[in-house]
This record gives sequence, C-alpha cells and structure tokens, in this order.
Amino acid sequence: MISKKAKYALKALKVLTEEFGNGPILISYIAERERIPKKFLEAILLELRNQGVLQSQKGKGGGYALRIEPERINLVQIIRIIDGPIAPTPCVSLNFYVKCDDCESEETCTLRPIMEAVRDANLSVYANTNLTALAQKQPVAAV
Amino acid sequence: MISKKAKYALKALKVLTEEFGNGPILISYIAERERIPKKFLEAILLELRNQGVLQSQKGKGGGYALRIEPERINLVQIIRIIDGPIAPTPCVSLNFYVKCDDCESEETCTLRPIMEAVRDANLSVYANTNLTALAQKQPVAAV
DNA sequence: ACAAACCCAATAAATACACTCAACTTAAAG
DNA sequence: CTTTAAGTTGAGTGTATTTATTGGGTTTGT
Repeated sequence: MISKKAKYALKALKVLTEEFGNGPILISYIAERERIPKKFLEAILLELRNQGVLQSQKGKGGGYALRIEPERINLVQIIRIIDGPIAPTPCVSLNFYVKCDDCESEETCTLRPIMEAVRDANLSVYANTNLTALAQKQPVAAV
Repeated sequence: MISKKAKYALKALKVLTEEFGNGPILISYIAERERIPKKFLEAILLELRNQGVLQSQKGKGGGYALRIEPERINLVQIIRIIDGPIAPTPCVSLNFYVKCDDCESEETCTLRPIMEAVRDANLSVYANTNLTALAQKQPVAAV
C-alpha cells in the first residue's frame, strides 16, 4: 500500500498537469477539487516544491505549478519523494537501501529474490507512467 | 513496502517449511534462528494459527507447525493475513475493498488504471510463489 | 492591507516492539 | 494414581515511532 499522502500527491499533480500553462494554481482549488484535506495538501505540495518538482508563488495571484513539463515527470520520482522506497523491503531498495539487522547474509537469503521481483514489478509500472498519462485515463500497458 | 511483521511471518514460515514433518517447532527456535523479536513473533504465529495456516501445541514438546503442505500455501494468502491488501490503494483491492471518500467516481478516476496495474503486478509475483519456493532460493520467474 | 504560501505544534490511530502473568500440556515424583 | 514441577503457548498492558489530520500563527509578495 502507498500512503494516503502519496495518493493525494498524485491527485494534486494530476490537477497541476491539467492546468499546466495556466499559471499558479491555488492550494485551496486543488484541495476542493480533489477533496484533499487542505492543510495536509499544503505540506505535500511544499515537499514536492522542496524536491524540485513544483514551483510556488506567495501573495496575491500566487499558487503552485509544475516546474517542468508533465511528460518529463514519472511516478517513480513522486512516490520516492513522498513514500520513500518502492521496494517491499529496505534490503532490496535501490534508492533507500538499509541492511536487514535480522539477516545474516544477503547472498543466502531466500526472501530476496521474491522481494526483488516485487520491486521490479512495481518499478516497471511506475516508471512507465508519466504525469500526462496519469491525467489522461489511458489504459496502462501491461509489462 | 510490506510491514516488518509480514517479513517476519515469511521468514518464520520458511523455517516451518524446512522443518515440515519434524513435529512442532519452538517459537524460541524460530526467533533465534531468524533473529526475530520473540514476543512479536509469538503474536504473528498466533495470527497465522487463528487463520488456519498453522497449528500449535502447548506444553512440553509443543510448538508450531504448518497445517498443510508448504506447496499448497502461497505468499498472497500470507501477506493478506498479516498486512491485508496487496493493492496500493484500498479502492482497487480485491479482498479489502474500501471506497475512496475523496473520489467522486471510480469510472472517471485516472489513478485507478495505474493502481490496478500495480496491484496485478504484485499479485502475479506473490501468487506464483509458494512456501516451498520461498525456502529454496529459486530465482523467481518473470511474469 | 490583503491574500497567498509557509511554519510550528498538537492530536489520534497504527506499527513495532517489551514486560508480566495466566493457561495448558507433559513428565516426573511421591 | 495423584500431585507437582517444568516447559510452552496465550493474553493483556505499556511505550516509542510513524502516519494522517487539524489549528493557529508568520512571512512574503501584490
């Protein structure tokens, strides 16, 4: 399961993709349209801004916008920012690797191959989906 | 990410698979061998027993054992017992479906197809792995 | 002055443990 | 054959950390 935070992030980015080119979009607008708790969304958008995905503008006429074209942003980047690892266990994570303190050897661990397979299965879906696809309700191609 | 609880459950079941046919296995034995916090493991094994996966025996010579042959138990069953849904969001879960309170219509939701693809990718790995495979360090076949 | 993003902190539930005591089963002692 | 002791699961409670949310106040740009 991904977190609600990640799901909210994706929904917010969907809106920002649809509104891409229309200037800054209000937090309140996104929150209402997608029924996301506003204060929570605030923190999510801030995080995405700090990670370089979004840009923000304070004051009147302010709001949030994608920093680059939606085609160039895929779901792997977003999920990693919000939830961290995509792998089912930290010990097979590519970007957030943490050694298991309960495992003796990774070479002999029989769980690893399965966990790696799960990781790759997830990665292939997330990596092949960009924000434009997310906003367009395209059927996702099987991998 | 699966929970630590789920990972511990799989490791414990691996041991019980290896020891299948050798009578009841002690919690302490599994805990030490796999370096799982004993009290936590206790709760995990109990849950698996209550769900019909394991049988237990109290008193001297007691312990835990698989109730049926390891070939007949796959990881989907285990993950569902311990972590619940395999799907990334409750709204695309086959066994633990919960309607999104923030979504208006599931038909028009653009996140759904991606979430379903992720769910199916995970399911295909977990469903194709039984406890015997888990214990044998077989490379997992791509799906 | 106003409107917006931004920051700080408090709350509630779930996760990951630890600690203590009760219940049950078997085996040995009397 | 009954009692007792030892070994084991089982049940309840407590604590720290993360997740999801809310509230109030601050800063910044127009």
